[in-house]
Amino acid sequence: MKIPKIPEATITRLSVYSRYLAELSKKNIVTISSNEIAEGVGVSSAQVRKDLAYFGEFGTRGVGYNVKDLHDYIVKILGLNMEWPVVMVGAGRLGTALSMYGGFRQRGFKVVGIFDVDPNKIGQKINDVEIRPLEQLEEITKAHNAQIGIITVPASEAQEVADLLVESGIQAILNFAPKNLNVPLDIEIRNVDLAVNLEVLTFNLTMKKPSQ
Amino acid sequence: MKIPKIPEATITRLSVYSRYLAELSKKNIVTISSNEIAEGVGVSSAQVRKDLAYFGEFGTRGVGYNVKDLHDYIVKILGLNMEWPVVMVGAGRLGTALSMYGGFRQRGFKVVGIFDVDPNKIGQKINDVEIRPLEQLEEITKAHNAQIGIITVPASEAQEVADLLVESGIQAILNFAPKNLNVPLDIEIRNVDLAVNLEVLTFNLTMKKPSQ
DNA sequence: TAGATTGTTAATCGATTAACAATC
DNA sequence: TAGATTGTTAATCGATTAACAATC
Repeated sequence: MKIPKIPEATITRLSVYSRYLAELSKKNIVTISSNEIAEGVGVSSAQVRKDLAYFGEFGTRGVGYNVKDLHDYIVKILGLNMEWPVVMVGAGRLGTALSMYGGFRQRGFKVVGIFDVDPNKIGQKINDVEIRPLEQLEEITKAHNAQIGIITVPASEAQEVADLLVESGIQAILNFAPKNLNVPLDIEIRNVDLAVNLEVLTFNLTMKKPSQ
Repeated sequence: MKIPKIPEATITRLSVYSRYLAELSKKNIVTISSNEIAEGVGVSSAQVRKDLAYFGEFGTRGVGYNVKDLHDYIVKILGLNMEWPVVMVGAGRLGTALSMYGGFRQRGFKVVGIFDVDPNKIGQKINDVEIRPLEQLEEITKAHNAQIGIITVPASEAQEVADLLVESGIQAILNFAPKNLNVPLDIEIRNVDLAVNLEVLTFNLTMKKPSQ
């Protein structure tokens, strides 16, 4: 790959652009300028052009971008032109909600296995997917060739689960447990810390108040 | 406020530090160095010291930081030394899961109102909080003096809900709908885009493969 | 005192923005 | 052709890292 070094922020924006373009495509809009994309997603037009320039030339000078073509390019760049099997560990409230979350399926993610330690949950189904004991994690992961695992167990169990996922052959982890996890260098990991997001808000609210 | 300009990344890390310090405090660890904090949360020790330096001098040279004191300082900086009433709009799976999420309550966030348009849901309770129609949003928001609203409705409804939250007097919004929302400049908004996080993973997985 | 670790400055690195030539 | 908008370079801005004097 001759692609230089792509900022992670660029990737997250590409994901946002593609969603926006899908929306426009549904409205049968054919052409769009970087400036219109920028306004639609809340960034600058230079940013849009810069982000796209990492991957090639997708527009026509004087005209703009073809909505459908650009969408397809970005989808391909992100690797979303295929279905991604995902295993979910933790069938609590969050795991259940995420397993059923339409936003994942829409974008090509399919939960192929849900795992929990609670014997009462095992055997129940979420969206036609059976909740299984952790002992079957490796078997199911390999059977479906899943490369992505999602952790929604309590923080105290998260490291152990991460280890199991790695052992099972998972390549990338999305971690919702509020805990820093240690994984081998070749495993991708991203943390979604729900409380942290609220705390950035409270910080800003606290700062804004002249009192305190 | 004479505080210069604090990077948002610093705030998110402070939140992570505070959680880690709470953990250490529970284990009765009294003192810790910037290097140990760094290892515990996965950043550099210079980063830890720099982040803290924005707000004062909390350590002792040659010794380190007092775990409990530093925790209390950070909690205060983030504005978490009080309870924050929160209103939740959208009582679907995600809204329900988040309303019950222990991680929010642990950090001082309390859901004081849950709202939905579905007449079948109205009157039901989630954790003792009744699901109410949107018409009561302003009333409940003002009654509890809630400054924070969480949006978990579908993308198509999110802008309308954001407008209602702003009208109701909300100052900060945590948006889980995959949509860019327009709000007045004085309203804080943060987007948590669940699919985007998975897509950063698929991009990296796709890049790593020599094939494709 | 000797050893350790902070607080802070300066250097580096990386990402965003502005500007404009290229070109449809 | 004239007008519009891309692709790209250079300038700016901001955040991270390295290094070390201060000091417990």
